[in-house]
Amino acid sequence: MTRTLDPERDSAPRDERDVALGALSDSLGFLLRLAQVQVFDRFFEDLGQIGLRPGEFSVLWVLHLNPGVRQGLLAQRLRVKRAHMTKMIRDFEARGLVERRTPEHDRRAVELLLTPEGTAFVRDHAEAFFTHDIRRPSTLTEAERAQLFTLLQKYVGLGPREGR
Amino acid sequence: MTRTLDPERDSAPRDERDVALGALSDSLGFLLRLAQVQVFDRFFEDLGQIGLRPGEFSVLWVLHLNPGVRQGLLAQRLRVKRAHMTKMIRDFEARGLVERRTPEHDRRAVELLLTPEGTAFVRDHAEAFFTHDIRRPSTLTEAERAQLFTLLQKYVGLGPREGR
DNA sequence: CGGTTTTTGTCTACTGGGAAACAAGACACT
DNA sequence: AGTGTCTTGTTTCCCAGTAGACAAAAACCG
Repeated sequence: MTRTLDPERDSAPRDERDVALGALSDSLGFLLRLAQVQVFDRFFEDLGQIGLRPGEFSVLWVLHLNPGVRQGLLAQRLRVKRAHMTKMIRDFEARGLVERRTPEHDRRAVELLLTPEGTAFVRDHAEAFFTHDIRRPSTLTEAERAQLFTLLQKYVGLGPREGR
Repeated sequence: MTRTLDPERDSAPRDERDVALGALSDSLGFLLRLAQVQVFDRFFEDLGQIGLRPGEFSVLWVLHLNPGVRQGLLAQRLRVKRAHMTKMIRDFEARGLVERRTPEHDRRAVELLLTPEGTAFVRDHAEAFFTHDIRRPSTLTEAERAQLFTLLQKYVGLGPREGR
């Protein structure tokens, strides 16, 4: 596992694929970033016309599955900061997609519910959201794709039936 | 491959892992985001004390491997916008790590070189940068880790010897 | 009860990064 | 030569997301 500092080249590269990456090709963070940029680009190619952002739809989706969830809990699960969740939720509220409710037993908290409009929005776009990347021709075979999913889920601790 | 709209639950979740994600667990974009957040957190836990950001070091590293590369080409390869690359490079220049040079044959372009300080910086931090996540105890076995790398590389088009 | 600590959401200020417009140079084509 | 078109880096403006301080409410604890 010797990781050499490759010696510098002499001629400056002229084409993108001539730019050597060296050990960066084996950096998990770098690979994840490239993959995410690619997914992002494809997402907007396919679904850009709808006013639909991946993060926003994810929130609505989880809200649909967990009516009455507290705002902070949602942020925690989706790995966004509470401050940012506040912005998103207030925006949703202004657009009439989400209702905020303060429970009596804890008047600090805010419980969230989809409005009928929010529910309709999720219903109308869920199919496109969840299948757009599957319908895409990929460099991966179906088996490889499934394998990638399994590995990522395990890496982030979303195993088949394990909470944490 | 029926993807059902799971019916709503009745009781609001009280704990993070009670928040159902449904089909989101099978969304590539979502998984990549979770993974990247995790890598990011670990990175700063390990290397935060050094003034070292993943993106910035990547630039210096690639510069080390490709002296004289044009600025735009670098941006293209690392999938960042040219505008952003401009900011980073000017910052590096101000910190004395990178030298900008305008070639005579094309006076629009900017060719980049590491200064001796920049070279030293890369030399001093490369080891830590490239091995920090490997030394981390992971939920993945070594074989799974290797498999994940291979799949990600193939997905983003960084195959063993294929340019594009 | 009263005082301290913790939780929950919000606010303000800041940063990383993108979009779009721009200037200067190179190129192409008469 | 001239005149458009393309490329390269830069500038300006904007937005998503974060950090940190904050207020209100709850929980804890004497």
